[in-house]
Amino acid sequence: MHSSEKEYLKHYNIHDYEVPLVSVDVAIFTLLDGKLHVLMVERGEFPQKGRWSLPGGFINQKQDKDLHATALRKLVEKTGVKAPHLEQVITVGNPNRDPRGWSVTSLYMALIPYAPTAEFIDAVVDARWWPVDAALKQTLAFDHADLIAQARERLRAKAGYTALPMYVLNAPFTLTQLQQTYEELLGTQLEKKSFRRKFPVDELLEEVGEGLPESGRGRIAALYRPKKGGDRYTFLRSFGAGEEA
Amino acid sequence: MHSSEKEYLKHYNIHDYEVPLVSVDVAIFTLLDGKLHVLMVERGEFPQKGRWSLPGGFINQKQDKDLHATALRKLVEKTGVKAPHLEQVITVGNPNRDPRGWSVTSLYMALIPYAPTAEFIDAVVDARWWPVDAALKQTLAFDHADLIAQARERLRAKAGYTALPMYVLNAPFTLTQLQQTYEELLGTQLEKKSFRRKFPVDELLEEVGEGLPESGRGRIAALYRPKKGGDRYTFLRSFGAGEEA
DNA sequence: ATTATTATTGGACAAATGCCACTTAATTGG
DNA sequence: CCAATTAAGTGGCATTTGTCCAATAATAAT
Repeated sequence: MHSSEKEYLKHYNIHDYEVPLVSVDVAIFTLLDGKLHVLMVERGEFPQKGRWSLPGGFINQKQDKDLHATALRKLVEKTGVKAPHLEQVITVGNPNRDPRGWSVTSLYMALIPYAPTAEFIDAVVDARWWPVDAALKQTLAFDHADLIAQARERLRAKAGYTALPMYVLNAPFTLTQLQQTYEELLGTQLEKKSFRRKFPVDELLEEVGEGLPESGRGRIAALYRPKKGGDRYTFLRSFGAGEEA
Repeated sequence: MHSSEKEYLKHYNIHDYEVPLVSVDVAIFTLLDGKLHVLMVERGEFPQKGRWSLPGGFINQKQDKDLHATALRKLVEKTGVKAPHLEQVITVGNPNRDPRGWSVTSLYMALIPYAPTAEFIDAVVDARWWPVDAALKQTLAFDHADLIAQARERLRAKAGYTALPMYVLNAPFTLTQLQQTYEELLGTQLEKKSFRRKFPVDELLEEVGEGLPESGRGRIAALYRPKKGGDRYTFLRSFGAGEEA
């Protein structure tokens, strides 16, 4: 066919082939009023105009140095800030999920405290925080209900053996707030002493003074913020249930 | 722009847009002579003709009902059998990994015992089992060395808290063989009693008689094979090291 | 029979976890 | 100022789980 790689590449044209649509979607989670919320945008264009969807879009071949950069760009466009944690969850592809044809999307999950995003989202962007449960009850664009459920499940699983839940809290926070966040994400109650013994405070948190509990009553609590790089830490023993990943 | 979704879709043509190349690659692992091996194929076409690569290719929009099916098709083409475990590891994309341009690949990992694949691979396919260490020392096609390293790392990590290592063994196997497999994948030695207490034999294995150890000497050992669905099980406590996922 | 080899189990000790009550330090309301 | 109330943080012990090493069981080779 071709005599050399150079020769081959000269004649190669991607539009000679059947190619799928490729997109990136980001499930951006935060904790608001003690409940997990996800950021959604209302679609302004076809297809699925008018339905709520995850922030997402296409690779910009000029701007994005890799797929992760595409996800990061979408995140910053919608929240105004870089989340302390952004990871890929799964890539799904099939002919039915988008009416334009065979399509593939890489789903990312970002964790971010509510406070730094609030003003930007109110003032600048057509986006809104939805409680995850409420979002899943809507009729969402494409297969985004599935995608949210998968990201939610990844977060639940990782809450069992990582410190990721600290990244949805506004710093500084108390250990009690951190425990409540774990309980919300895991869906189970945890025992106070066990939680404090197991969570590696010295490794992962920095103490930044003291403050009163939310109610304004009771003993003052130590306040913490996450140390750098804590998203790479995994516990030897997991919280809560086991089995059935 | 368009008055309805139907109208919009009538004029939509994917080839009006800049699209990346999309492929699927599969790192198929087995255990051979006590060492982890990965299945590689020598590329017969441009680009990267002549170099060793992971089995992989493009989505067949007629045949493949989803992305997972594409990976499964590649797996069966190369090994002749469906592996008892196939999972997506990561999707990478950037403009440099393929000389044809911006490209995205979904990397899958499959685990399979050596025996059922051996005859098919020898007789039918241009593929060869490489020890993982040796494969990584070659100059491989594209970024496949990176991909293998990432799949290898996922397998190492999951060996810590799942029963996946059992899927690279030819059944029936002994508990000692299973322990040695964990040791090979984790890269650490395990204590015999601890291993046997921690591995949930009753839940995940079926006893299928007895047999002599490999050396033909010593006490006969109980033989086991994996029960169905064991790839979804996760341990509450992990083996070996912790920290630094 | 005796020795070598491998599988499997026992048992002592150490570490982690669950449970619940106690102490500490703040606010609130008399 | 003084209880009562609220929430943070700690003590202590029983239970569970893990580690280490040694004993016992079952086979082949000599």
